[in-house]
Amino acid sequence: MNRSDAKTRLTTALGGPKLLGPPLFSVGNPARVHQLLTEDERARLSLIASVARFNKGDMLLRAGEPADAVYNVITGVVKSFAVEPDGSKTINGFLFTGDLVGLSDEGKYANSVEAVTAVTTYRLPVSKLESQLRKDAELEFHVICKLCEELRQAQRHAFIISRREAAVRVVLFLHLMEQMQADRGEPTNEIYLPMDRTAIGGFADLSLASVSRAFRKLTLDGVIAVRNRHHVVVRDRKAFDQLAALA
Amino acid sequence: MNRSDAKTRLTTALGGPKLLGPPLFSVGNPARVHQLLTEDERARLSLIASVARFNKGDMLLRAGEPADAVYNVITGVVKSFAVEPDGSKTINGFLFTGDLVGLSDEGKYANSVEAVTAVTTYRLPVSKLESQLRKDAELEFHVICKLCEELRQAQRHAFIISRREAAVRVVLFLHLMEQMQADRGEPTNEIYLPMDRTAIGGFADLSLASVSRAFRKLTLDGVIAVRNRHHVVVRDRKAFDQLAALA
DNA sequence: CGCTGGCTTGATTCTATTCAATTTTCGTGG
DNA sequence: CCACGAAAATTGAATAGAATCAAGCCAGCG
Repeated sequence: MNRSDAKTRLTTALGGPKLLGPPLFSVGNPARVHQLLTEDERARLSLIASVARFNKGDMLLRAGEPADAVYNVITGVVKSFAVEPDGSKTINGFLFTGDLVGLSDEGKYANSVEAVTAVTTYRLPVSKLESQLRKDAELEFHVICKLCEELRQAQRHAFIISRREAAVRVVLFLHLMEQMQADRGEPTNEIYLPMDRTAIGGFADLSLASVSRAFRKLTLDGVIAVRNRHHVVVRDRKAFDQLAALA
Repeated sequence: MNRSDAKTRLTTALGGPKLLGPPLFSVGNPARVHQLLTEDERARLSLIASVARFNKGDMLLRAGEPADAVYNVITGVVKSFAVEPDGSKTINGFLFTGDLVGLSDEGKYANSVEAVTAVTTYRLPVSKLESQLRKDAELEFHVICKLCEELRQAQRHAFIISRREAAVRVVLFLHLMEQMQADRGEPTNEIYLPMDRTAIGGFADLSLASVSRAFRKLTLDGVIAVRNRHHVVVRDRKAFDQLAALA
């Protein structure tokens, strides 16, 4: 349950840390996202990284605790959230393969992070990471690319929760999940939703009831089909895009 | 009106670009924000920077255009926004002295930026900045600090617009403005609001009418006093903090 | 087979939006 | 310095949509 239980060190090489994201300056590449790090950089980061595993529901880290490590997700999904004074959770985002977890604010974690599924990560101690970064401008540049990407994600999140209708927010959420899935190179005939409805509500800023109603409405309108709680298919792409105001 | 009209090159030294923000790793400093760049770094950046001035209402840059320069605000205030398909503007944030403007996404600006007041900036061509960054790990590290700060701001924004009551959103907005003012070292007996009510609504995701009603309610409740459209005083700090759920 | 947690559904309430009519403010030119 | 016109802000009435509360349902699991 706690960090030291969940973490196991592996000596096998998995290729090293990965950062997936769009490059900052290049334009018009075929694929939207790339591996931002070179083989060499990944190898160097491997030297300071250990592999940490977490079970579904485990906390990777808690907001306010000393930020002694950042995590690079290898497999699985985590959610980043803040616990409000009133006890409710605001979910900032879901993080997948190639994402970076554990940004700090004055030495303390800014958000709490919990495993949505079983998760494997690279654990990078900040002290070692910092010294690595300070002497490697190229590596840092790639980290900057990743941060810009996260910043855009945060703005996108703000955009989603600023829509008024629940169904629209859910469509935008589904669209985001679908796109991230495509970016990871996974098939997109079906949208995979590892998180539960409550977590979707936490992200889209909707009550559980509203999330449920939105799914029902979208299903009744023939926009989507829910195969089961974790798998959704877009049935009417035109209506879907229309709702998301993407077309 | 366009960029080349508004921009004027100055040979006088103003100290060079500044990045204000909290450091990433150090803890428990007296002041929350610092100048992140060393004198030396600022001097080096000055070599590739020109000074650009803009009048109130001028566009510094537009979303989707090729991102050929980033701007570092010296004086004045700008707002960063995205124009939605339906024509409405979502304001991502207001940027002040020491902030960085013009983050790009695959070589294009991610947001549009407009001057809220008269503004002076350092203009940093991305080509020169990129090569500068690639060979200066220390400088880059400081840029990373700034980006983390912006990321947290974006999350804070999402938090603000996720509140249900308009009055609470406005209080959170005022609190944010007050804190940024304090961070810049300005007096905080009064909160200065350079932007108009519509822009506040664009940021807090409220209609103009709701912003107006929220100000009226807060005034009637004795929480704040509005000296004029651009100056607000917190009259009842306890109630203010209570509304913001900060206490 | 029954339990538990996640989800669905309905009725009511609450709050922002919208639309529209005024009023205030501010910049400009006389 | 004042007057005017335009832009910004205020205010009201009606509407729409989500939250809340509460009850029931379903699936997975011992």
